[in-house]
Amino acid sequence: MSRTPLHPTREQIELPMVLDCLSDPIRLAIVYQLAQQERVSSELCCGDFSGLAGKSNLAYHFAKLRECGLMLTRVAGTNRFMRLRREDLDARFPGLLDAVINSAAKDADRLQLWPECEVVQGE
Amino acid sequence: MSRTPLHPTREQIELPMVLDCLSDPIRLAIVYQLAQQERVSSELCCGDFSGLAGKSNLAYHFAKLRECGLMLTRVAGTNRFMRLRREDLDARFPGLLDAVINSAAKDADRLQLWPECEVVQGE
DNA sequence: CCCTATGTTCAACGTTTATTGAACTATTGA
DNA sequence: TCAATAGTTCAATAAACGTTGAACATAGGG
Repeated sequence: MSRTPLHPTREQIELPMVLDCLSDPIRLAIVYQLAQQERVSSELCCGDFSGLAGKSNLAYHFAKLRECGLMLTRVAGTNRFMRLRREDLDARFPGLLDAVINSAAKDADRLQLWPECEVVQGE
Repeated sequence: MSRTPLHPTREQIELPMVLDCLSDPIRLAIVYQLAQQERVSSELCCGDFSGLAGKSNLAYHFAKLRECGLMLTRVAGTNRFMRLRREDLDARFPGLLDAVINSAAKDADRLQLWPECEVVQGE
C-alpha cells in the first residue's frame, strides 16, 4: 500500500479530465458530499461513502478523482481522509466547481444526492 | 434524412450528460467556437468545423451535443446551422457554461482552441 | 435532369469504462 | 500475538465510446 497517493500539481489539472470525472453520477455525488463538508471545514473518509457503491468500486472512483486533481487524500493510520482541492480548482477554473455544485444541488433529487442522510458524523 | 433533429426539452437536460459531453476535446472545441459566434449573434454550420475531425466523426459529435441539450440544429436547405442553447443552459445550470468556456479560453493553447484560424466567415 | 455539395447513417473496429468479488496490505486494539 | 477494521489491487466481464470509410439522402445550380 503506497503511503501517500500521487496527486497532479495544480498546473497539471486538465479541464477535460475534470469534466469527465464530474460526469459520473457516483463521482459527482462524492464531490457534492465533500463540498458539504467544506462548509464545516472537515474531511470525510472512504467509509462515509459506503451508501454510494461497494468498497472496491469506491476505491476506483476515488483514484479517478485524485488523478484528475479534484480531491486530495491524506493517509492517517488505517483511514484515508479526503477533501476537495478547492484552491487549486478555483485558481485553474474560476467559478467552475461552484457552478457544478450549485447545479447539482438544484437537481439533488434527480441526482439522488442526499448527503444529510448518508453523512453522519460528529461522534 | 429526418427534417428536424430531435432536441430534449429544457427540463430534460441532465447535468451528468452535459458534463460528459463537454469532457471530449473535440466537442469542447465545437462548443467553444459556438460561444465565440454568440458574440456576433451568428450561427455556424457543420463545414465550419472541418478542421477538428472528419465529416462522419463530426456528425457523431454533433448528435451528442444535440441529444444532451447543449446545442440546437436548424435545417436550412442543404445546410445545418447550429447554436448554443444558452438560455436553457443558463436557466438549468447558472454560470456553468460561462465557467467552462472561460476555463477553456484560459487553456486555449493547451486545448488547441484556435477559433479565429478555423472559423472564416462573412462572405 | 444530372452533378455536386452538404451532411447523416451504418457497420466495423479497437479502446476505454464501470462494476464485481476475491485476494491482499497495513494499522489498530484486545 | 491475533483478529478485526479500513482500504487497495487485481482479473474478469459487459457495456459504452470514439474513429473510420462506404453508402446513403437531400437540396441547389448548371
